[in-house]
Amino acid sequence: MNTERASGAPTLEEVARVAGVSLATASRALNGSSRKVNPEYRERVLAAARTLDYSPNLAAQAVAKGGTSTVALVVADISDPYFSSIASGVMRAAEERGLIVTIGSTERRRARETAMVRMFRGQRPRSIILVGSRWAALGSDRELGDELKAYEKAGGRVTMVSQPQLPFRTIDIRNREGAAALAGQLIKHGYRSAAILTGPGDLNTARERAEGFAAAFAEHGHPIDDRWLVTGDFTRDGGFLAAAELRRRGLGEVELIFAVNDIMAGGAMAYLRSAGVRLPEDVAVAGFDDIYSLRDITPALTTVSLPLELIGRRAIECALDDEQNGDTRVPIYGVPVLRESSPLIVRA
Amino acid sequence: MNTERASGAPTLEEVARVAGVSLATASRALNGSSRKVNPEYRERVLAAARTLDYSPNLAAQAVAKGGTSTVALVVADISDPYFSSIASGVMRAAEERGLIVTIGSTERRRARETAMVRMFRGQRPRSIILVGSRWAALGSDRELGDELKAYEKAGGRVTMVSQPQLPFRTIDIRNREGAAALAGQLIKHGYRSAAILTGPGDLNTARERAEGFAAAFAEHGHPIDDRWLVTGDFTRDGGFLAAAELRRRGLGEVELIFAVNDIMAGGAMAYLRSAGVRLPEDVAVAGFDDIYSLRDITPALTTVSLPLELIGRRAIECALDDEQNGDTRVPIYGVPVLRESSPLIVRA
DNA sequence: CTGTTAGCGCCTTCAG
DNA sequence: CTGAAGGCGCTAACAG
Repeated sequence: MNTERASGAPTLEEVARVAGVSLATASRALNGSSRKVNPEYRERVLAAARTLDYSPNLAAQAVAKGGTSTVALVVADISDPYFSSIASGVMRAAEERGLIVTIGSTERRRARETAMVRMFRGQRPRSIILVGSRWAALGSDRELGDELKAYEKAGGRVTMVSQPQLPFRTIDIRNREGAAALAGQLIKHGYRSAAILTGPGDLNTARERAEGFAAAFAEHGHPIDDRWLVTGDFTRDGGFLAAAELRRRGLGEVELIFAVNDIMAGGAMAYLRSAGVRLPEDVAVAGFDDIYSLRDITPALTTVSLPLELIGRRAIECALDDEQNGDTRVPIYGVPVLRESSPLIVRA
Repeated sequence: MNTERASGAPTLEEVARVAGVSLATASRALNGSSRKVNPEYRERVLAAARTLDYSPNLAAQAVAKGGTSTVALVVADISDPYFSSIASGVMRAAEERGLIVTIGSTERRRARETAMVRMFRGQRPRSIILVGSRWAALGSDRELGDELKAYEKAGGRVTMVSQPQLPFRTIDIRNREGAAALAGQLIKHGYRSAAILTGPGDLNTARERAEGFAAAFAEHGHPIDDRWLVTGDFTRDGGFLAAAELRRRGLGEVELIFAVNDIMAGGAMAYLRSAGVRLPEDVAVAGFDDIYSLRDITPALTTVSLPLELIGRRAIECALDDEQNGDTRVPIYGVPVLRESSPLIVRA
């Protein structure tokens, strides 16, 4: 007759007992789809649940019904505003659907990505969403792809936000087009010579943006010499150092510096300023992403605006709502936004 | 003799069958603590698991052993760098211990906080970590407290990062002391009159910072008139608008503007600049938090530096490692960092 | 509608 | 060291 439990949460069975009904009835009253249970009983069950502070064991439910309402999200670095904004979108959309989101951050290390997927697979999430640039090296995605395929074979849905290199639904951020569009605008504003601060060569996002930008300049008759192409980390400090290297190479003729993301642009601006370069008088600067918390740097940064939150929403929509085949591509186009960091050039 | 499954992941039983051993043996080989199983069998099981792409069902494990290795994290807004930095610390520390982190964002709405805890309770996480300012209104924490108490009674561990208002372990960010220390430094630098841009009056973090700052100025003989105390949202736009309001009140005599967080300070600076106010020549500015992505705004922002990532680590350490009673307080002190936005004042 | 009875996938005594 | 059996908390047919 001992109703107490040394520890551990109260179970449905206890609730049923206290309410004086069967386990099944309690279950139906608490979760089972809509009104199919006597109002009186229902009330008694609810009351019992309340006094016992009952909370349904989601894990048990998952086992019983053979499925969860969880979504796993894998990002490269949650403290980076780019990823946290996307994560925000994912979480909002998920919550609207009553889904729980579990997040993992790979710290930008390739191996962790696969390991993380493996671990998350055990959760049997409805969907695994992977956001972050792919790497160029052929076959480097092999392991990850296998893991993901296994997950899909078991009924899971994979969604990626990156380059469509793997055979899964992917939110395809058109970096090349965005960078080209930005370059086009800049050229219209009078720019003829530009330098590019790019990320690690095997990081596709960095490469695509750099190439798209360079191609557009070349097409308009202003090819960018390799000398003006500097590589650095995809981070703030990477931008800082790359700017330093660029200056070392001499940036006398450079009218504009395009950093492949806003954070790098910010770092570059910090370096330039510290080196006595006036912005934007001596040289213009542009970035990519349109990160919200960088909106107030001075001069206001010209960039390619990406609907980060929306991308997050799309990711879960894409993963859940459709009957799309596993190879859907949802393109996302960025919009160039010219601000004070790249003033109109008036030539004599 | 059908080994296929229409869908759904392979189970331990299938692995066992393929390996030609019992369920128990397979279980032990795959998870059971250390070597207690014949190497040959173990190999066979591992091989079977591999060819089947087996992934242990965490939910089932949780039900069977009556516990999970999950940690739930509730933040006010994951896209805010303040929270995402703390989240980053939590996740790093969690991963080191093989824990899975599930995150929820309340969108800064009080009611969602309680709802979220209720939902997370069902996951039976080892710990629930709540990060975000408490509200002042007496009894407003009642519901949340009840929910949390119920969770604790069932064996869970609650950790808060906020004001120690509730009877749970809490990482106590000493806002008052931090703001006072900043004020002290500023006074040493020659500042005598300051204005404060604060957040909603019932948001304790905002209130504590404003009060700590004001108190320090008053103690040094430079009380801050209510006229120089402007309230706004705890966001970038809040800072922008508050700065506008402040200017409307006339900021002729104000030497320094203290915004209760960096984001607001950034917004304020944007407004001031747009209004033709020179920074820091016409007025100095200071913030609080030392947000990384704001490090490159101009002029470099004076602020109180908080070890955000570390706070995240502490939170999970505090929640997991100790035998502390449920009422531990871990104080965290911020360090004032004076930068270009608040130059030394030399008086005639 | 309600209660009874099987499982869900896995762990864990408990004999062998 | 191995296998059989019971149980974790809950849901889902199935009969009443």
